[in-house]
Amino acid sequence: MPELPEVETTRRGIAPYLQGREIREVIVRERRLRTPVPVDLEDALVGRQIGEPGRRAKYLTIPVGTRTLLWHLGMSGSLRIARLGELPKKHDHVDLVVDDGVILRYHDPRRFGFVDWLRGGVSDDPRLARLGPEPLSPDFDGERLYRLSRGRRLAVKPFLMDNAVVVGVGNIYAAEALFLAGIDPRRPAGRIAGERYARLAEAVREVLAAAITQGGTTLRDFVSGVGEPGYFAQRLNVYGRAGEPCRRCGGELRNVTLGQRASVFCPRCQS
DNA sequence: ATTTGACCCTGCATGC
DNA sequence: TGCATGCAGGGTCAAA
Repeated sequence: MPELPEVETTRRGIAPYLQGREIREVIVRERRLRTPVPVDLEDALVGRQIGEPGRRAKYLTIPVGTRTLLWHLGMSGSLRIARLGELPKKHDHVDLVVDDGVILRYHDPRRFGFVDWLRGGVSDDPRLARLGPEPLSPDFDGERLYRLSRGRRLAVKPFLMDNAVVVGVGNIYAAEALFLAGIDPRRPAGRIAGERYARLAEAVREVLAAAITQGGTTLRDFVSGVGEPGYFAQRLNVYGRAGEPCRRCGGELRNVTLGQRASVFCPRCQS
C-alpha cells in the first residue's frame, strides 16, 4: 500500500537507473490493470530517451521522448530495478528494458495501479488538475485546512484524506497525524479551531517527512530486489493497533469506521 | 454542493 | 487439510 513516502522513495530509487537512458524493449505480460495498458505503449516507448522522473501526489511522472508516462502503484503495486535475465515472477506485469541490462519491473498483484500517458501537462491532465497542494510544500498549512473546512460536517479524518484538500495523506498517515495532533478523527471538520489545524498540518508534515527519511535508508532494496517497499519500519502509534494500549497514556485504542476506512484512535488522548 | 457507498482485485488471516 | 468469509486499500463514479 504505497502511500506518498513510498512513492517518493520509489522515485528516488529508480531515477538514477533510468534518467538519460534509452528504452530498448517494453514487455507487457498483463494489460488488464485498473485501466488497460495503452495499446501503443510498446511502440511509443522503444527507442526513446527517459527524462527526469517526477512525482505529483501518488502519481509518478516519467518523461519519455516527447511524452510523459503517468504511473500509479494503486494499493499493491511496486516498481523495482531488475537485471537482464532475471525471470519475471507472478504479477510482474510490465518491464521497461533500458541499456546496460537494467529493467524497470512493475509488480502489482491486485492490479489497482495503472500506467498511462499524461494528457496535456501536469496541471492539465484531468487526473491531476484538481489535486490540492503537496503536503510538504508551503501551500499546505493549517490555515488552508481551517478555511476549506468551514461549514463542513464531514469527519476530520476523511476530510484530511480528500485529495482536493491536500494530496498524499492516506489512511495510515491520516490516523497517525490525528493522533500526534490530539484530534478525534470523528470530529466534524468544520468544528475544529484554527490553532488545532495548525498543529494537524505540522503533524502531517512530520509523519510524512519521517517516513521519507526512513525510506532513504532502504533504497538498496530497489536494486537488489530484496524485499518490497511497503510500510517503512516507522513506529506506528495507532494504525493497525486497535485494542492495544496507547503508547502515550496506556488506554485501549479504539477502532471506528469513517468513510469506509478503519480509523484507530485513543479516546483519551484525542478529542 | 456535499456526502455516502459501491466497485475494481488478490493475498492473507480467521474460523469452521 | 480444505473451504468459505471478511478485510485491506486509492481513486473513480454514481446515487442520495
